[in-house]
Amino acid sequence: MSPDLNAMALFVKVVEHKSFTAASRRLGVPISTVSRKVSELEKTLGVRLLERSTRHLRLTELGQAYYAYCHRGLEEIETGTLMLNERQAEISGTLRLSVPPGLADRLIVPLVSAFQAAYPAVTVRILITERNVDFIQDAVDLALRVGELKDSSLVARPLIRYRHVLVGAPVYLDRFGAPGHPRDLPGHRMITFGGWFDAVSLKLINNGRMHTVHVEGVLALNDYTGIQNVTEAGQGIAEIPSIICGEALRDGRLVEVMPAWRFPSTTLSAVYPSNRNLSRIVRLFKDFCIEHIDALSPFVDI
Amino acid sequence: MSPDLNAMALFVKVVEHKSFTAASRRLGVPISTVSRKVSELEKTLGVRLLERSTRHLRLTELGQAYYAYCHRGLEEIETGTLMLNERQAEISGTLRLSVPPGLADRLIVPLVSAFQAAYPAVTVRILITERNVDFIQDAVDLALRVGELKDSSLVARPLIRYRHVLVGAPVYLDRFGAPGHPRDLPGHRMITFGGWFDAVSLKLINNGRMHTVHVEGVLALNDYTGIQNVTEAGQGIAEIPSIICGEALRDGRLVEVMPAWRFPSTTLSAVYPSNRNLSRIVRLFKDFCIEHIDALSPFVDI
DNA sequence: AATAATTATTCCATATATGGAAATATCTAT
DNA sequence: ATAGATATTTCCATATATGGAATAATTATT
Repeated sequence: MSPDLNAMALFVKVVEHKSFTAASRRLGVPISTVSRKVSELEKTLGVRLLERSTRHLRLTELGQAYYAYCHRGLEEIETGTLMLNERQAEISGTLRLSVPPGLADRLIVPLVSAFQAAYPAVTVRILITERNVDFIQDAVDLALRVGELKDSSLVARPLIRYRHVLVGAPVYLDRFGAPGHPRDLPGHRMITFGGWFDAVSLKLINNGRMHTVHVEGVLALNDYTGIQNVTEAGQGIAEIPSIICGEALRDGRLVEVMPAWRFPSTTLSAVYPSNRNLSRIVRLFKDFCIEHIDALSPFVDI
Repeated sequence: MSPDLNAMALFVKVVEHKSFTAASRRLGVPISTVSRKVSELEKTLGVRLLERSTRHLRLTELGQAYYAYCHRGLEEIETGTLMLNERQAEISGTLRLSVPPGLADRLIVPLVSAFQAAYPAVTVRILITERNVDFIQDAVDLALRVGELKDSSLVARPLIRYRHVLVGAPVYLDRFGAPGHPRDLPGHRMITFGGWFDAVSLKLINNGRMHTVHVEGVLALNDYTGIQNVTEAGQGIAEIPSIICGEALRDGRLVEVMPAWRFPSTTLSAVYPSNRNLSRIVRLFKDFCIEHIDALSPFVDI
């Protein structure tokens, strides 16, 4: 079986520090671990690498030769790790994103913040629009879109699936009672995202059965943060994406209404014209989203 | 914290095999382990190295660069490991040892056998002598000696500490009874190692008190294996090194006599003229003894 | 020569990693 | 369009590794 590379690295450090104790201190690894790991390495290799008394250390002949190879190997690997860190720091340019309204604050901004923490030399422009942008005309690198992609000339990489939640503040529900069926909703004070002129359709599913209800909001705005603030204040019931209201739900500032009736899940995707000719920054951001979006949106609640 | 080098090696193998499953099969590592380790590596580095669906794998830009460094580093380390194996195979020449009588069969021969298994091209000459050899005159590379080194111009590297045990066969002890005090021993049939003309002195210790008893063997020979065979046959009581009789004790063929009275421990050392100018083979054998003598003599019983 | 300090090894209660199985997702064949 | 095959991810009962403390040994100091 191949030797434990971590043990080999410890061996190299012990040699370089001329002492188990010094290597242990320097690396922040317990001395018992260093001792055991190096002993196990020798056993695995079938060779004594170090001759040691409690106060002295000497490389054996084979140990010296093995150390030389391993030292060079580790230098290469450590250079690669350093390169990763430096590459992340050196990447610069501008990233132009189009994002739908409502998600910027709680999702996109944290994501972009984290991305810029990793790549400080990148500037980002975010266009919050409900339109499906024209990538060339609008000079957009990458769009974040909710729902299915209808334009087959574009590429969509799904990032996260989530659902919306019907929520209300405890104070509101105490006063007005909680609805038991979607048809009760029009009798409540609704706070909605859209609905500039018309009523808003809510499609709720329970045990495979869907019920669509039209509600007219007493307040409508296309900003989920604003909607959440108002809902927490007890002004009504609202439909809010779980990734935005999850923390309020956890903390009890909001309560899920009619939990048996659920909105269908939806997908947020990164959309771009083609995988070919994608600039480095765009590709990096896309990869970054894939890697980090779960951590940055812990309230998916599918 | 620094990345897990074993995880990095798995990443390199996944890239080279273009598949988690292929790398898992090739390395004999469970696929769940490979998957987790590579994911953890990415998390530790803060970088996505691979973009993957269940059927396709693609290195990210940073992943490609990192892979190149790691691949070179691993090649270096693997060359070092191979070098160790080859070095062990390529070493040739003759090793001349001087060993005291009594230990050759059960200890030195297994040790030398194991050494020659590791270094097949080395020939070994063993001089069994009770004399303190002259390294130059007798052309001895290394001597194995029991007890303290009296010649300060030589170097002694202790290999193992052990003690002698007073033993008898159950059939003998049933018939003649077990002695309860060292002074009882002259009344028993003793089988001794030395004592060509004179009685043999046995120095036994109990609770820090030493008692010296002189016994005349009914049989004397300077071969512990022979002594053990005769003792097992029920012909008497003998003093035998633990590293020789330990297996017989474990198996019940011999029983320790007066276990509260113990011989002082002694040391077997590798003795050689100087650390400087020690040939490679001698140094290798010495290192080999240090590494392996414990495993080859499990009945130290200090 | 005796004692104190320091270093490495070993033990075992506890923490963490593992790997088989289940779940999930994608691609291929029909 | 659907079913089957294949690949990766995730879960959790179990196996193994860890690290603090004790032990052993060597070297330095008094």
